[in-house]
Amino acid sequence: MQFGTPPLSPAARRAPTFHADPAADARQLLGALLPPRPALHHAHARLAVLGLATARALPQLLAALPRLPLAASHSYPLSLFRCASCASAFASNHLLRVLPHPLPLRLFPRLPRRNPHSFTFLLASLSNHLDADPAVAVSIASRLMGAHVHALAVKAGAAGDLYVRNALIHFYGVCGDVAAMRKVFDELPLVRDVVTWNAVLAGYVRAGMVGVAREVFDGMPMRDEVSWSTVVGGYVKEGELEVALGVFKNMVVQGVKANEAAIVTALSAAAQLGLLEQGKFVHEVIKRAGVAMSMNLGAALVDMYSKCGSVAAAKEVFDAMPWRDVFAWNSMICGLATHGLGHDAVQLFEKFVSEGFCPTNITFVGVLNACSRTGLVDEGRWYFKLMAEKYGIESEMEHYGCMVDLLSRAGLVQEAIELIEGMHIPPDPVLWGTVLSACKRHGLVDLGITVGNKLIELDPAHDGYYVLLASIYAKAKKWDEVRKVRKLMSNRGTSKSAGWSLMEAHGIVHKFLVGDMDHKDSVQIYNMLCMIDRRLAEAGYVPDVSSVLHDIGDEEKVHAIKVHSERLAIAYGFIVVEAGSPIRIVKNLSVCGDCHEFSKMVTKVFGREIIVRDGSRFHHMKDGKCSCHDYW
DNA sequence: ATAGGGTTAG
Repeated sequence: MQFGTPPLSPAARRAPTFHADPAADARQLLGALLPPRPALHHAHARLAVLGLATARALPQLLAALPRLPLAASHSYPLSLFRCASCASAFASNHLLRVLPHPLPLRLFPRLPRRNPHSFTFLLASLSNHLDADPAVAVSIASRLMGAHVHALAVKAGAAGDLYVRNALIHFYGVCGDVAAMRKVFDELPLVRDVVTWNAVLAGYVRAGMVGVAREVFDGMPMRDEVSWSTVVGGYVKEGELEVALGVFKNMVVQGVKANEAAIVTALSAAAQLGLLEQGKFVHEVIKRAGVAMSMNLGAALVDMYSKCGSVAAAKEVFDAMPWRDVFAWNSMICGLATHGLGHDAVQLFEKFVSEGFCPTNITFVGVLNACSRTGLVDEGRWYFKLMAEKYGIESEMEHYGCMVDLLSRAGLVQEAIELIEGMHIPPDPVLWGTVLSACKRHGLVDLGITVGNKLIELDPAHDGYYVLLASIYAKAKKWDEVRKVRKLMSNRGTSKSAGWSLMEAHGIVHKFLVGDMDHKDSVQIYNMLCMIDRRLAEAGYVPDVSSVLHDIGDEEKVHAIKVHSERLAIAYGFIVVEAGSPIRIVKNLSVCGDCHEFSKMVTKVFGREIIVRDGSRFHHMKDGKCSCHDYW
């Protein structure tokens, strides 16, 4: 595997110090960028080719500035700003783009030399600024500024320039102002090229109007690979993952060379769906089309394989990457954690830190998840502290979620409650839900009743809380209360989101609902399920119906549980997945307790492997055991 | 000599 994008050398990773003399700066910067490795990053290569002829290199240097680690360079742009009065049009245009806001707008009217290019640089700067910072104040100010720049361009007679128009369309798209964007687009129908069309496409996608984007795409007089990848990205953004993959396949079939963006996006779609065959197809496209492997692609592949249940393939890709960025490390660490390989995840985190990388909030989601899933209580507490104290990362809801889970699971329910009550943001009810299920597990009846009633008040539509509370009452043999909770639940008319299970077979995705009879092979599936049930009963399996709360008899409960979507998928797996291969299932909800037992038993009795991805983790089941250690 | 569109981790 070839990876074509090496990172900066260690020398360049340290922020350079800058002098007032741009010539000296250029030499120093180029020195820092010169190759530890034969291949250089694109921008750096351009710099190196231009050599040390500073006068010529300066604009390129400026162009490369935003991509370089210039933490210590606050005064540098200002010193450039002061020299701008004598800058050439060429250099000052670059200045417009690289200076931090609000310098470009202050600089623009004072520049002695401007040309139509200047407007595009200025607009690009505004768009970047707006894109990078979603704050309302920034947004309003930038929009006003953009409209002002638009007016200036009209006055200067530059508004008909193709590049200026494209930059304007992009700008209004970033603002989310599709009406203004459309107006610029419609004004001069003859001054358009593929970039114009792509900018409009992207504007609609950004505004969440993927349907309109699709109409534009279908009617475009010209398309290139960016048009395709924008549409694929649009569908992924809207959660229409199957459609996104369909468009991607169409692109490949039509012979359009898939670019990195399209592939990364398609991999993300496959990852979110959890469909390994789809993901492998995208990987094949990479290999067949000879797309150069990059850090982005590597990271996306690692993520895809982890989320599609093949942590081994993820590791293989990760290990083959000669250079990795934070994305790649985070994907791998989080992947190990969701697969229950907590020790490996923590070990990898330590390696990551020892190689000089700086963890992000996502890294800690992975690490804390790893600790919680593996029961590493002390380590979890320690990393939680480390995150804030050493790295200055503020805890987000996900971090609290991991910690509450970690503590509750270990029986430290009181500590979990203290953590929730001390939070600096309003806690998500889900955190209390974690505490509630811990109360059930650890038999804390009184606390469970308090928390359960509070939760039902907070979120009356969530049926899981009623189920938990009722089972806590049941555990305490308070049958009157159990009945009351049931009644409350049916009166409130809680809506449980419908559970489904997906199964892939030879490129076709099969979706099952509870008691589903719609599948074309339904008869065979139910026959298979009967056979499995018989064999499991012989092996001593007894259904546990405690998770069924409907007011029905036990016999009916057993029946209800027997046709859970997951079991239908397993039965179908017996029919279509060749022996020796694991049966892979993707679920939207958590596995119910009895299905979990049932599935484990299947792996033991029939000697098959089952891999289930539920809402938040993987269950690797083999020989009657599960990687989650029966806690989820 | 300069310019414009698309990109992923919880």
